[in-house]
Formats: sequence, structure tokens, C-alpha cells
Amino acid sequence: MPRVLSETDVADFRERLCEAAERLFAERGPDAVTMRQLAAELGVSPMTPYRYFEDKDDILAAVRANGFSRFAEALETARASVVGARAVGSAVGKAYVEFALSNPHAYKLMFDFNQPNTEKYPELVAAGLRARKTMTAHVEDALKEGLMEGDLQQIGLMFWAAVHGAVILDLAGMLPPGGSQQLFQSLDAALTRGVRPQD
Amino acid sequence: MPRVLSETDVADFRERLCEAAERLFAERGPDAVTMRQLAAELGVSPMTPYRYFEDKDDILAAVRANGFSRFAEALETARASVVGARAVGSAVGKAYVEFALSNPHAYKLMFDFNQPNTEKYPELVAAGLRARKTMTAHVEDALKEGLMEGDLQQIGLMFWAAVHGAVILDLAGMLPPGGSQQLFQSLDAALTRGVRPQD
DNA sequence: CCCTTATAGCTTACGATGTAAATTTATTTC
DNA sequence: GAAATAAATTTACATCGTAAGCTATAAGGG
Repeated sequence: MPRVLSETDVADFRERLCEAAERLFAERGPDAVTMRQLAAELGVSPMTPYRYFEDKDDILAAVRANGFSRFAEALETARASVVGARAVGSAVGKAYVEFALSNPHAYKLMFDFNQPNTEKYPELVAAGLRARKTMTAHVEDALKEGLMEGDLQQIGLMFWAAVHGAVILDLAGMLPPGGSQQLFQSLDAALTRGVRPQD
Repeated sequence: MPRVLSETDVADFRERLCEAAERLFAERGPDAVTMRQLAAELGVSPMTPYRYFEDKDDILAAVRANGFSRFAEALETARASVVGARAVGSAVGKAYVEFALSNPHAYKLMFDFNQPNTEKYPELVAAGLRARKTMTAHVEDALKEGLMEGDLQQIGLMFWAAVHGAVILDLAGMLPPGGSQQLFQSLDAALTRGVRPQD
């Protein structure tokens, strides 16, 4: 027990704990994510995490923020992998769905609306905004390229709502498994046609 | 304590308990919905509900099924209020959003993907299907009227994903409050244009 | 070098929750 | 009325998040 925790010590512990939480979420479901289990995973007593986090909600907020960061990275990678607003839109949407389907627990936690006062966790808000920005940046390009017509924010929200809706139906088991990939393709095609400049 | 509970006694108790649960959800949030609180609302001891429900999940499933029924009714009313596939689509979508915004707790519970094995509760599944059917029935009409072109199921899912996505963004506080109404209008217009027969 | 002091971590303890098990109460049947 | 039985209550327990107090270590001052 070193007398003082350096900042990297703190950051280290927080990171290890978040990893443990993500592991428990993924492998044993949300109910397995208890303070006692988390502590056990780190080989530490149940109260120790309280030195590094305010409370359990604080831990979950950190996990969610982590999720949004990885999410944003996945989207940014997709965005950089192709050229042309149309292709970027499809690629980002595809990456979106892929992330959600291969990290269902993370995705569910990230967008769980039963989670408390998001406003209390600025890191979480920032990570969310970063993901959102990438997700809709291509709309701006599409508008510039004359592929779309209308309000930037509104069109961005339309695409976001569409992917998110498709993914959620999938995760809720209301589609043939993995069907959100195809559903998104249909939505993307229809929306893109729907917001084309009048002809 | 009559020796034997008639079926209407049972149905009655179940209904009163569901009402209490909905009230608690709406007025004091999900955390207030505990077995002890529910029992107190009915003026009964904490274990009594177990004579009428398997466990708490069973109660929540009943509340969700109730929600879907009221939801389906709202949609069916909207569907019957206008004529023409296009108008029906808009009206049903509008009713959808209105229901979600004026019953946010019910809506959140109904579509909460952290809720357990939906398959165990056939009533719930049936109520959900009824809502879904109304929601997408107008697509069939639109196809017949030649307003749309494509796969019935797929187009139905597209509209469903779109409304649901819009509503969820709203309930999660990611839109100007009530913005899902306008967002849905944009989505509806764009999707309708997007699935029009080629011209 | 030892003693004080601050602190990271641990132990214990409490109130709340869902619910199993035992117990009481009230009605029906003989 | 007495016995039987089903409804309801009471009691009890494991588990949860976490408050409070305690222990043991490392840093700093004489």
C-alpha cells in the first residue's frame, strides 16, 4: 500500500475495473456485474473500488463512455476507409451495425435509457457526441456534393434514428438474427432516395 | 378470506396490481416498483401477490402486455380515423409517437431489452404482435394502391425501425423535447418517397 | 532511526430487495 | 361443532449497494 496513489495508479485501477466490468457484462450478463464480483475480479475487497469511483453508477458511466469511445473509433475507421459521401454513408452504417451486433452488451448498456442522469457524467456525454458526430458527418459532405437536400441536423438525425431503430429491433430479437444489416441497407437506400434533390 | 378464489377474483387482483404498478412507474419511477411497495398499494402483505403471480418478472410481463394492448388500441383507433394508405401511415405514425411521449414509462418498459426471456410470456408476445400488425398493415394497402414497391415485411420493418428509433432518441433526451414528432414526419416523408415505384 | 501521521485498503454492519418456509387465520365440508 | 384446507401473514435468509470504523503501511520530521 503505497502511501499516495499517483495519477497513473488511479487511471490504471479504473481501467482494470472497467475491463472487468465489460468482461462480466459480456460473459455473464448484467446481473453478474455487482460490486462484490467486480472487486473479486481484481482480487480486492468489495469496498476498495469506492476509492476510485463515486459509486456503482459512476462505474457504469465510465464503462458506457469507454463503449462510446470504441464505437466512435470503429465509425471513424469506416469513415476513413472509403471516399465519396454516398459510400461513406453506407460504410459508416455498416460499421455501426457491426459494432452493435458484435458488442451487444456494450451497445445495450450504452443506450440503456433506464440509466441515470447522463448529465452528471461529462466524459460520457463527450464520448457520445464524438460518436454522433462521426455518424452524421457524411451527411454534410452529401449536402455539399448535392446528393441530398434539406436540413443538415434533421437528415443526420433521420439516419441515426434509422440505424439505431434497426439495431434495436435486432437486439430485441424481433428480426431474423443479424437482420439489422439488411434492414439498414434498405433504410439507407430508401432514405437516400427520399432526401435527393427534387427531380 | 374466502376459501376459494373465483377466476374473477384472481383476474381482479391481477388487474388491480398491474394498475398499481403502472401508477408507481409513472409517478415515482422504476425503482419505486418493489414487491413491498406494490403490496402496500393494495393494502396487503408483501407475499400476497405471489398467490397471483409467479414472481416479479411475471408481474412486469403482465404490465408490459397491458401496455402493448393500450398501444395497439391507440394505433387501431388512428388507423380507423382516416382513409387512404398514405394518410393512414401518417396517422398511425403520429399516434405511435404520441403514445410513446405521453406514456414514456410504459413505452420504456415495453421495449426494455434488459427484460428477461420474453418467450416465457405468450400473452406478452401476442400483445406485441397485435401492435406490430396494426403498425404495418397500411403498408400492405400502400403496396396494393401502387404507392410503394418492394417486400411487404421489409418495408413494414423499415417504418417500424424509423418510428421506434425516433421515439427512443427523444425519450433518451437526444432531441429537443417532443422532437420525435417532427423527426418522424421527416422520416415518413423520405421513406415514402424512397420506396415509391421507380419513375 | 524511530515515532508520528496520513491514507489505501479491509472488515464489519445496515437497510433494502426478492422470495422460500413456516405459521396463522378463516371458510367450507362433514 | 370439528376437521380439513386454502388464503394470507409473519418470519427468515441470501444478496445487493454502501456507510462507518479499523488496520496496516509508507512518508516525513525530530
